Amino acid sequence: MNERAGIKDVAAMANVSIKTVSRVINGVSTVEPAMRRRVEEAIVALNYVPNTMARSLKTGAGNTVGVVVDSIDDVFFSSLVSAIEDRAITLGLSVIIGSTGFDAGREHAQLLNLASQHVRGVILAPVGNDHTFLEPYRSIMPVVTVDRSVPGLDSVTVDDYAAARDGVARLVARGHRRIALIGYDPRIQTADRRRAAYEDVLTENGIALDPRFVPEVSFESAAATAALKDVLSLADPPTALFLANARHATSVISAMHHLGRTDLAVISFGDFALADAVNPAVSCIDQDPYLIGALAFERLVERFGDTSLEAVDRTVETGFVSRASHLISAPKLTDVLTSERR
Amino acid sequence: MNERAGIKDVAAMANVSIKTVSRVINGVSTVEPAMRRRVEEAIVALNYVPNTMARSLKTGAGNTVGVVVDSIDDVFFSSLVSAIEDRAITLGLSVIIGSTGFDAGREHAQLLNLASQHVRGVILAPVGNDHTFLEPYRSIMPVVTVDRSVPGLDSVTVDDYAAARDGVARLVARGHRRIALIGYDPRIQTADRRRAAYEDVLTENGIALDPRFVPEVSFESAAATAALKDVLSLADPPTALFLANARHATSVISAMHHLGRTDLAVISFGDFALADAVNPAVSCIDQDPYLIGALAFERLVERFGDTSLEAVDRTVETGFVSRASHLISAPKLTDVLTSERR
DNA sequence: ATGAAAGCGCTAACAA
DNA sequence: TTGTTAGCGCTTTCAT
Repeated sequence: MNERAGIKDVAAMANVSIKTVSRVINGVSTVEPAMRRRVEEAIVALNYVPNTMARSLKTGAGNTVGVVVDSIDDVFFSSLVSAIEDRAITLGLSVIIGSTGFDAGREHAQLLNLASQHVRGVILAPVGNDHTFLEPYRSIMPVVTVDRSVPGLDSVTVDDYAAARDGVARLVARGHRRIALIGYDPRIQTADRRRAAYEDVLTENGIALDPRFVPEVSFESAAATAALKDVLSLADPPTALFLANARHATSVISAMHHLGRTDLAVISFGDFALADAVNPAVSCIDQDPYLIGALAFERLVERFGDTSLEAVDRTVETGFVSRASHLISAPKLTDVLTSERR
Repeated sequence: MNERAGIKDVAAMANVSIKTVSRVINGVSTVEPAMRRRVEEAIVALNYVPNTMARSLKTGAGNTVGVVVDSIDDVFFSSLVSAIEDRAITLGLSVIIGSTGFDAGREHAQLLNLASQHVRGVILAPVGNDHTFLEPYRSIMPVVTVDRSVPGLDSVTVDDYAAARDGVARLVARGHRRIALIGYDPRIQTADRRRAAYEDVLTENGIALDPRFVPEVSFESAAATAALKDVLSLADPPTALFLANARHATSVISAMHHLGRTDLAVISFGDFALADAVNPAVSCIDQDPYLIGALAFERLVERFGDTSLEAVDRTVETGFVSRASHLISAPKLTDVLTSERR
């Protein structure tokens, strides 16, 4: 019982041709019940499992989809992947995952690997900015991007610019003029869009941009906390924080807690667990990663049917989860004077 | 440019035999530099990508591993999967993920699917309690379990019983006698072990067990908060909470926050983001899912080499992250009387 | 150092 | 309704 049984072992045992076995395992109805039973018994007796690879080789159609994201260990993406897997299984598709670690080279390698696996399609959170190498595979391995977009490819994103504008504007409305943007990573497209929104809102409100308020931050959580401390130790520190993504938000919130800084207004781009249970409760721009994943998968499946569709950029609505942290007003000049006078 | 180029297209273009192409793409050194160059040029020109499935079909060895967990959207497992993927990529292996949703039937289906994909091996967080169906595939598709164990299979787990004992004992040491266990799910092996530890510690301390303090909870977060509310509305409510897993812990902590219950002692089995930033900061039994994943993968790879190894159960150390929540003492009888007298 | 031919497990014509 | 044959893209003898 050491070698795996193949279709011909089953055929031999059941005394039928391999084609009949093939019919049985593929649920073709035109098989005599008696034969079908013999085959089924042999399958059980031999622990036969069809070889998907051989099947795909013959039919040309793989039965896997690939998902490539920054990191699987990220609440945003794990939820997104979850949505994809839930749906894939209903279609009998397997999900191959790969992470980029924000490395364009690794992204490229992952994509090539998926191509070599003959995946039916891939859902990708792109990092690199040159995806022309995908061109030749387009018709054979459709790609829909999530969270970020690539010209010519389908995408499912949120309106980062609009949502970030809204968030920053709320801070400005509370009188804040020194607002820091924590979590800016130039490698990520969304970061640029959120930054642009931040800068535009400030400028429109006659607030001078201060590059020290937009520290560049890599993906490790330590980087965000370091950036926070730098910014807070400035001579003119910010009175409000716009957190550019949920991944960094938790570490920043944690650091603020330890610093005892409950006086800073905060808005996070992306909701996260316990945002409602810290003090003050963190107001968030809410994106729905599960929905994004679901829509991306849906689109991918559409492409299976028709490979020559126009690329469409789908935008998912964001919400604003109003809690307490964005309601903190900027200290008024009079307050400052008053407190100094005492 | 619509059909994918195959090895023979490359061979034709380079004017060599397909075997030579095969040698080039497999890095066999005995190829004339001139030929090699011709082949490489053709590969680029044709956007040739080797077909892994055809290769695996021939060689018999797949190049994927499977990972099956409760849910990908769970901090514990997403971290674990992350570790596996990080290592798999260094060996040129792809990772296929599947979730069980705590459903033994779905687990079985996932495993069979992986068998049909000819994965090299699988890492599994088992849900069902009958895994005998894996027997025939053992030699061909080794399985190492994580978090939970199955007799006869390798496993990487923590000592749930010991760690939970330690946690509950800390609560008892603070004078608590009414301790609830929130997050008990009879379908999960670890839950039973943690419950046993909880019951043993209580019994050893002469504390009567109260089944109402151990509500059964399904995996949705709403279930945990409902259980919490039930327990707190008892005539003799608990003064301390032992949270059986990190997944439920965040929702329970969140609910406690909204209830304003900062008076309850709490220990969570499993650390989680912002545990240090809520009030009181939550003390946790810390397991290292990334390490568990890494060790499981390591073991799986050992099995690739020697399929007939003895099954070994590897235990990973847990730590205790001492924060504030477990230090809360049980209200003393005198305190109660005093407050009543006022 | 290179190539021709066989065959991995399966499905898709085509026959019977 | 059932069986025979060819061949998917690749690697692997075995020649050359």
